[in-house]
Amino acid sequence: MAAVFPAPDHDHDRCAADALAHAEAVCVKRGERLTAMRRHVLEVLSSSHKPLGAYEIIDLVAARGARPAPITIYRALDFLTSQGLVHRIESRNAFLACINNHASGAPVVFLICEHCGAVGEAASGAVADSLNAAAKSAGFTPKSPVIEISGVCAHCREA
Amino acid sequence: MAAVFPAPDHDHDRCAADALAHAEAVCVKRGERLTAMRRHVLEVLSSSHKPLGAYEIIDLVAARGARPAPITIYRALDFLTSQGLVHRIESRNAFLACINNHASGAPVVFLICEHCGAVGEAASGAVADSLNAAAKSAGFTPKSPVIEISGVCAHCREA
DNA sequence: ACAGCATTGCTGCGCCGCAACATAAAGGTC
DNA sequence: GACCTTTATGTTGCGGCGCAGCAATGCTGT
Repeated sequence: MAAVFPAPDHDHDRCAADALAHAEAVCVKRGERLTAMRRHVLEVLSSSHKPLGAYEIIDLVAARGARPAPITIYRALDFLTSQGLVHRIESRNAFLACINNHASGAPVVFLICEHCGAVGEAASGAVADSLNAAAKSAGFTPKSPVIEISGVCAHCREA
Repeated sequence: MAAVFPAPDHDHDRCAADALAHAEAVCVKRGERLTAMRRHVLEVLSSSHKPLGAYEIIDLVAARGARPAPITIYRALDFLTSQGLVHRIESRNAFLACINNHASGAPVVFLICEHCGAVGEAASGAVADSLNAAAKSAGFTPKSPVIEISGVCAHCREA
């Protein structure tokens, strides 16, 4: 599995550029429109490896021009999440740009550092298999698993 | 593992009585106080196998007497969750009485039926193992895993 | 009885999330 | 280009969620 916990001092701008390029390609392929507002929201999220609340996003988008209403941000977020470009962190009421090109549909494990707030994405076939087995033995037909784990990341553990 | 998806027509009062007895025993053993307010909240939650929002709980508690303020309910919920008697369903902003006597600390998998709203609790050592392995390979020290799966329960699937 | 602690009540507030409607922009058709 | 359809954005408004800060009350042990 690919564990993604980027170093605290890496180049965020580079991340954002990569994420935007990827988003562009995805939207072109699917015939979806990556509008200015959607791009702004994705840029803001990609420039941070911490999950951002909708109202934090509003503030950051407002720093570059007009202040969008909450609903505008939520609609952009709905689009981005539906395209798999952004994840929602349920336990934080916050959103996070998806960095991995993990296979769509595969369950993602979010590793949330309680100290620095960074969130890593992990994907594990073993987790998926054990979850499906557990659900099946309960007669349950699973759709979308949400897995969020609080803890301490490697960088903070050293400090 | 013990999958718990009670039949839709089972005896809720019985569940509630069992849950209350268990809570009483737990609190006596730990020297904690199961006050009237905390008991009321737990009764309300135990009488439903669907997760309830804080404001739904307020309404249900108010039906038996004075209407508590939101903060009062949240404090009771904080207590009950800290004692492992109630779980919080992050993806729903709602709370659920814990039915299983599952080992404290063990990760619980919530199976949330999109059709009837019922929530089953499952506990699986395999899931725990695979999650710990995934976290460890990312250099992550896990604390409290949150696992919530949407889908369709066995009862609704038949219908 | 008294001091110390836990619990509850009260006031107030900020964030989250979206419905309903109106407006503007992009794309397709003739 | 003129027109229409579809999609996205702006505006207004509202309700639920969650808790801080302080005051009052109740319980516990000596």
